[in-house]
Amino acid sequence: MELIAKRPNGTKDMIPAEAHKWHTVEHIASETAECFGFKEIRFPMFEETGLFKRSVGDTTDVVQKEMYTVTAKGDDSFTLRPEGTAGTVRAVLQNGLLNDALPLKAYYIISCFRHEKAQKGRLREFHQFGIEMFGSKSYLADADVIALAQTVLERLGIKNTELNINSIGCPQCRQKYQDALREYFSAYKDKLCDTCLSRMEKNPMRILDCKSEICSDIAKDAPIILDYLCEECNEHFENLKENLTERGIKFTVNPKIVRGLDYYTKTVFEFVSNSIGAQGTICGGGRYDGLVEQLGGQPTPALGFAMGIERLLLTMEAENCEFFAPKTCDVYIAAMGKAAEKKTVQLVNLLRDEGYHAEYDVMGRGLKAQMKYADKIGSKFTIVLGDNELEKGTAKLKNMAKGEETEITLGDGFIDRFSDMLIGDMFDGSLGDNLF
RNA sequence: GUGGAUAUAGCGUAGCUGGUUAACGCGUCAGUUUGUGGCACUGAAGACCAUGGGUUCGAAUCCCAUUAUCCACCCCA
Repeated sequence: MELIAKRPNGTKDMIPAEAHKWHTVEHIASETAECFGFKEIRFPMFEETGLFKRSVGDTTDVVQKEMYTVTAKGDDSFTLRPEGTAGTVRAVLQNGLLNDALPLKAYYIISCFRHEKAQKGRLREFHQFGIEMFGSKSYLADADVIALAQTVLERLGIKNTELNINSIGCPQCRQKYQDALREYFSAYKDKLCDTCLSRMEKNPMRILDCKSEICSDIAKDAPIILDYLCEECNEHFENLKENLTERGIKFTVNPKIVRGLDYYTKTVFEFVSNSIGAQGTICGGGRYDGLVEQLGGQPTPALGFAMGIERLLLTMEAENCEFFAPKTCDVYIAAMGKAAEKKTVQLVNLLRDEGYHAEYDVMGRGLKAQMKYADKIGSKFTIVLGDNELEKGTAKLKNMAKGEETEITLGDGFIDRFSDMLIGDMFDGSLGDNLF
């Protein structure tokens, strides 16, 4: 087939047959967030470019080479959001939300945009479920946020994951640590890869994350951030680990995880799936105690995480997790003849007004074909309407699963009689679980 | 951005040592007598064999380029 336009590189279409999968993730994620006291926030898909530069960080890959930046007619430069935290913080500040009772807890389901080379689990337009919490500096907040992420994954049925945590300290301890790293790595200047060499000055911590064999070999014996934490950061991390253990949340301390966004402080963590290949990070997050102040607010500790919805779906499919059953038709009205047509529309309207999922033939098909279609769409009941029935003022109501047919009187009180019959059938145990 | 692989009807595949109307399964549609689905049988529609060039008497089959997808690097959700 020759199309005049193709889907842009790195984007996906969500087709109706798969809608229930997205609904499963979105519903479970938002319901779980609500359980933990989070409320939904929505904010623009694009922001002033400077917002991302200042929050995500000028030196990060995301800002340097992955942003979709557009200039409108005026002078302002706007950027399609590459992540959700910056926009959330901006919206929180602009609406003065931190003046209300703290902690402030918000969640979102959004699309994000990054100009990367597409591959499995890495898209140019992707979707995130994320949460942010403002106001608490306690390790309890960290633990609660991690527990929320864990609960969402559990409720989705995802099993094959590992939780990695680390602390990258506050700006003070990080400064000391980075100096130590530079000193250590400078001894290997001639062996490190080019990217790592350029990382030396700007962000030596990223060298720890390098996948090249040589670099990671050298990094094995590099100083560890945890040895450089100040008293406060160390205590925070110790308390967090203890609390997670008390909650029964299994984790691995991985001194090498360094989130690639500049705003993180102290706790960072990620859930990695072993089921979907190289792009296995299905949830990443941490604390960003300095960001609110950096964007012009009062100093306010904060933290959050984001999950990649496409990656969650990949994982669920790989692990054969259960999705919500797709909604199916409650009753299909199969009609024959012009006279029945009017009555059919009347009945369908009645049924739909009552909230039933009711359908009828708009294809001009014969009775047999209509029945076939009714079966195809999984209709629980069919109503057959023809001249015979119209004369008598009745219709045939057929339970598709059982194949049984009964007569139902049309006219006043039809809906009540119809509902009664459904309930009767439900007690017979013949109906599925998503009747209403 | 860098490597490697792949690209045939809506989907999944066969055909690929070049040669008549490109095959199969699923799906779609229609029939298998009177007004009733699931099973079975029969038939039909649907592909300029990713796109653009080239080699050749002749290419889905060989060559080149482009694009997309997949895998890895990188990065991250």
